[in-house]
Amino acid sequence: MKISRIELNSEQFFETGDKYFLPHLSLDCVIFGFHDNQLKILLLQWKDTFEWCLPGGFIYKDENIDTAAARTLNSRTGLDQIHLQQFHTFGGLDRQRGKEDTKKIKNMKGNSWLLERFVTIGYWALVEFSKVVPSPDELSSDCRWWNIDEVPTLILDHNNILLKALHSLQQNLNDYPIGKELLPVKFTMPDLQSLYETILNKKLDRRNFQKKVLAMGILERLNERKLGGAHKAPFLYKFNAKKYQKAMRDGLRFGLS
Amino acid sequence: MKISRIELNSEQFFETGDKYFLPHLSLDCVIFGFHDNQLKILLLQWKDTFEWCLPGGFIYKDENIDTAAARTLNSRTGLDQIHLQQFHTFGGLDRQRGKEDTKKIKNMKGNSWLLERFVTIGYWALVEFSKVVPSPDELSSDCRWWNIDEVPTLILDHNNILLKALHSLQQNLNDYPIGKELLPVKFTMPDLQSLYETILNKKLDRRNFQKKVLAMGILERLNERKLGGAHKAPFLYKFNAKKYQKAMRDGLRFGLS
DNA sequence: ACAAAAGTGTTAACCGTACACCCATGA
DNA sequence: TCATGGGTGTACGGTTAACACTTTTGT
Repeated sequence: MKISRIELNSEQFFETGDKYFLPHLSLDCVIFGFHDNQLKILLLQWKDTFEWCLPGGFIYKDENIDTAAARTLNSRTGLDQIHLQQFHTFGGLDRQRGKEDTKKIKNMKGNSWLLERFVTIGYWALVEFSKVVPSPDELSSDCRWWNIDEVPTLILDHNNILLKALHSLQQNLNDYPIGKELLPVKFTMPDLQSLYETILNKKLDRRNFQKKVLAMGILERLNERKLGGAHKAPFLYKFNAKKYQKAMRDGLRFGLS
Repeated sequence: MKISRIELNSEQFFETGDKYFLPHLSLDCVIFGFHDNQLKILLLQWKDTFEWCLPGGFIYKDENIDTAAARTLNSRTGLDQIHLQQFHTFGGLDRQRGKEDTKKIKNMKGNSWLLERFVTIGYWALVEFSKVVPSPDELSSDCRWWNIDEVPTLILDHNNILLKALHSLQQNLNDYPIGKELLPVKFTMPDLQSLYETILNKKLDRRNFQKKVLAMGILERLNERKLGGAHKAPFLYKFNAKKYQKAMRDGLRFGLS
């Protein structure tokens, strides 16, 4: 779902963005990926201040907020058709950039709409690490993955937003399956377990995990093993798309946490 | 926590409200009460169109969104210090009143900021029915309780907001205790069970319910029985405030649903 | 051969559910 | 005295959690 919209350069954006976007309202995406047995999130770095922040966006005046979130996610990752989950809206009075930022940020004047107080809608998304092409936006110099436990201090309340997103993801794990979005098509049982362990931040019993996850009936074991690693070659699995979607709709109790 | 704010009459509000409030952004409260073994919510009726809607409010430019929700709740119910739970933010393109409403609504001109598209933040609250003094706002002719299953067609997407709130409340029931907010200080076990049954919309086993709820360790049985009713007089209980708060913080698994 | 990882099955504890009997009260 | 609702305890079954042995593979 691509929607063609006006492209503004940074100066136009700072000065007249509020002609196109809802003022005082933004959205921020916590984009989770999984690689090397590590949970990672995508962060942006501001061009002039070098501060790190969550990839965020604004909402066109005639745009659904979920569509705006999808558009934002798409611009940062190149990905489409990703499940986005709205989890909380943040509206503290501290959600306002200091006027002194003007001095640091090129092209931004002291009366920019961006310096007003903002309420932001938080979304999280699960994406397949290897498919992402991190792309900075007009205002950013860098866009890259960070390990979840090495995230630096972020602007405003973005560290808090991240915490809430992680918590929401952990809650979600109790009621809905996870993995199809974060893992490659073919994966091993230890891969999946490692994913759960990383998100929940706790060790799980290998045998009980396998029993439970197989009982959900959303996995198919392939007649293939993952070769190349040391030690015994584990089977490869893939998700049964239909059953996975049904579980996403109807929920299931995974019983960990 | 009372905050004194400017009071506007309806004409001033329609014309210049956006001087004080964040434009395009509102909040709506689903206020749950419990009475006569029925789950109820508080609804408002518009003065001129006689449409029913959720009690909503706007956010002052220098006001925290949670504070704004508390203020709104307070103006409709007279209550203070109520637990409010933000559950979802609604931002569809249909969230805009038709211009034809101008003709129906006194003092509203076609260029009012209120006719713009709004994103609204949904909150629910649990209140003690008997303590509420329903109070219409400046724009409403009526404010009263409705049984949850007799709610009429509401404006915009308010019926949908209500549905989501109810669902969120039901989910909440699995992880957090409930009752202190909705029941009088002293209540009987059948009272509490009836509350749970009503919210979950299902019958529960009397004996198992009692076992489970006592096992949570947040109740204290009093040396009193509720007299006056027919049949055997049931014991009165009250919540242990400390343990209740701890459970509200840390969560617990109630295991119904 | 050895270490390290992966496949598989059994057992015990716990929790949820179903269910029955006795007691108090007003009609 | 009877109908109705309330107080309490037990027994069964399923789920979860703890746990051990064998197999495979690279070094």
